[in-house]
Amino acid sequence: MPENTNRLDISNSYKRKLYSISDLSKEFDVTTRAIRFYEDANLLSPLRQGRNRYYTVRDRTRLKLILRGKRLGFSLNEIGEMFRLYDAEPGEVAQLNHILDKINEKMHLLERQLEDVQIVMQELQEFREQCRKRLEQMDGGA
Amino acid sequence: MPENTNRLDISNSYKRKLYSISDLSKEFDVTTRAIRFYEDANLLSPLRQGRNRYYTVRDRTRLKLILRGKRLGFSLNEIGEMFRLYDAEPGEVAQLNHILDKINEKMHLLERQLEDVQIVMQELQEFREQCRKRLEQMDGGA
DNA sequence: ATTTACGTTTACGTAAACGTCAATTACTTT
DNA sequence: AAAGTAATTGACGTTTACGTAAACGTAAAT
Repeated sequence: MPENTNRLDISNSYKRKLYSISDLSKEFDVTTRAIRFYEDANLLSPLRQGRNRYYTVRDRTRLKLILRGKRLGFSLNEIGEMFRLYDAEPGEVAQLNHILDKINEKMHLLERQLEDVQIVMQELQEFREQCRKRLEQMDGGA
Repeated sequence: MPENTNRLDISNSYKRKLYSISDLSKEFDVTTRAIRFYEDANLLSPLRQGRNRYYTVRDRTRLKLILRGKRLGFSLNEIGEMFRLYDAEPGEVAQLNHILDKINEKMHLLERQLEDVQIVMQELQEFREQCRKRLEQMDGGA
């Protein structure tokens, strides 16, 4: 009768899809070491079958968010803070207002970053134009 | 006859305006230690009167660029690379094309970053909306 | 049975970007 | 002259975000 005694049938549990650490490693081009490190930082919490880690769809999404956060220059700590905002069960009004404050704070940062990106992109475009004109001149001169 | 023997008259040399390290430190809210560190990294090269540093308008601009680069998550090395692009005397066509390649590379990075910023901002806006609705409900329920 | 592949833990190493002293030097203010 | 203020040069410390190697477990492939 006990056909699968006390053993998680990984392939069918939870939300159907589970990923190994190397699956994610390959998909997102990040080392397994980094992925484990994110777990140490409480950013991921994969399932365990024995000692092995199995990542849910949620973990995968989180990893994607982590990497996006990193591309934006956020520290793992800041990323963790944002996760906690999302995960918080906002029981009280005060708590909800706190979260709203935090959200606004992050959005101000992002607005500044948006400006910065646009400024630098414009500068680069102008510089690129100069280079191209320069090239044309040299073509003409030779 | 030698009224100012072998001494730079700092206040009138170069492009008229010179800044002390603490001037810049205060203006941009960055420590003097950091500013000196940027010099060690060859990102700044202030004038010297004896041991003291005096920063030109160009240095000030560079510092501004450094800080902007940092806000965008660029490393000091990457920032230095961009400076070298700007400063390079492009003698040859090959050199110019190389610079153009580098510019395009940076712009691709920034385009991706632009996407990332917009995605996260949209997510935050949605999250903010959820929070606000939640708040209204709680108001109504109480 | 033994490679091979993939995974694990533990632990020390490292590069980047400064922080934080400590010990001067130099000018200026009292 | 003494004290204060702002600058300097070391030099070691710290945090973050992993890299890297060692030593081992497990399961599939040969």
